[in-house]
Amino acid sequence: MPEAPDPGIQIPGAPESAVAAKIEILKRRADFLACARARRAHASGLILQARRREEGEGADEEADRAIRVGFTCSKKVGKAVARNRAKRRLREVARVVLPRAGQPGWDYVLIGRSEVTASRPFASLIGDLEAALDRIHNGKAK
RNA sequence: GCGGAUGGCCGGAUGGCCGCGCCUCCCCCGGGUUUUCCUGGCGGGGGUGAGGAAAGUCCGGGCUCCACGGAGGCACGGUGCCGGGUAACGCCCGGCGAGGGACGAGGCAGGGGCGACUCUGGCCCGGAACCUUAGGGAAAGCGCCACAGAGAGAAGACCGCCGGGAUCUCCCCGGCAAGGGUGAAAGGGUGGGGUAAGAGCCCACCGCGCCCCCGGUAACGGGGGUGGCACGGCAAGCCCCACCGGGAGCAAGGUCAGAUAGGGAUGACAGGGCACCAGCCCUGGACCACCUCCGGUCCGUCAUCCGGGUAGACCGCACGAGGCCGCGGGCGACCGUGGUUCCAGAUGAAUGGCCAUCUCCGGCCUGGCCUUCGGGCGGGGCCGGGACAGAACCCGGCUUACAGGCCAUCCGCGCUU
Repeated sequence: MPEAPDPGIQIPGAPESAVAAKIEILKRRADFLACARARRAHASGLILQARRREEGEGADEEADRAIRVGFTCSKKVGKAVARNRAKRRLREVARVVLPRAGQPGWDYVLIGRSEVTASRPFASLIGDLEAALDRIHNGKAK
């Protein structure tokens, strides 16, 4: 039975959206600051900040449609090893969830939380991100 | 085999699906372009990808820019037995000295025995493997030596011991540094002679100072002579001596791109006097750590060119005191030589997510063998765990953190041939 994939974990690489939006990594400080001023949702394993970009902010139409994501783990998370580990898990979660649950034209920032992000079971972390996205887009996140 | 000490090494393994950074190759679509070529993007193949400490940023270098002028003085900081290694070091290696050491039947003391003798590790002395050591100078100087104690540094009579006196247990005068007591330390130690009692007062041995000889490159060690007990400890208190030391760091520094000048570079011209040209002379302030002497730079006006803040991109940026395997030299650190190899280059920062099997450790359950009944040995199942920790320009060290394991040498005990 090795060819049967675990149904609990979504295998990425085959996004369900008809036209896949490109996923880019945020690197500029200004983008992070803009995102921090926009919407925010808390979950047990992470904090999500999200912002819809202005029309024409990107270079062309394709760039406008892209989903962009950044990751933040401050010193509060721990020493270098702990921060790196938390950031990698956040990256993996974003890679699994965003292609099907993220919205084109939005910037997201995932923030690691002390202790929890590195140790929480991976499936729960996925649930956390999905719930947070749902609250940002459909609910009343502050 | 067990325990201990020291030194060195390793830092879970294999596989599956999906994913990441860098290098390289191929296909396709673009841009620059006459082409070679350069460059952007989708996809695919191959290669490669954290540590012994990558950590703390404590020393030493390479590299980069700045200051770069010379001489002397005064500071400031660091190092400190000797020899060697090294690019260098406060590091490493080998010695030396000092201290610690299981133990001992040399001396003392105490105990036992009629005695020959014997017991005790309390003091001195010697001392295995091994361990520790910021270890120059204390007869240049200043300072300090708490508490306790009579007295702590050119000594000192509290208890004592001895002599004499007396109103004779109790007091007074004098001598004594051997004994007790205090202390980290009491002005050499042990034994004998000596004495009223004592004392390097005298003698032997040990220690110490000085001189000579021998060994050693040296630190130092050994021997002989001699002196007379003087010269206590602290330099991690000041200090003295010898040696070393410019500052900042890859966000160094450089190239390119870019909307607005108060910045920089280059060139030309200062003011006054000698009547004029040429030439000569005179003039203030600031800086080059401080002081002295010599020396240098800048401060005004005009023209031309460049460009800061903003961490944008690229270079620096990975072939190096490099790794591995021999051979030769050396006790060793290490050196010489031959071959072989290319081994991370991120920059909101790449090596991850999930899973399986095995392995190691811990706990519980189960049943087997041996047993000196304390336990030991090898099975099976379940659960949990696998440390410390993430390159950021690069090397050499030090320090600190660390689950578990392996190897070598030495010491002690036990068993066996």
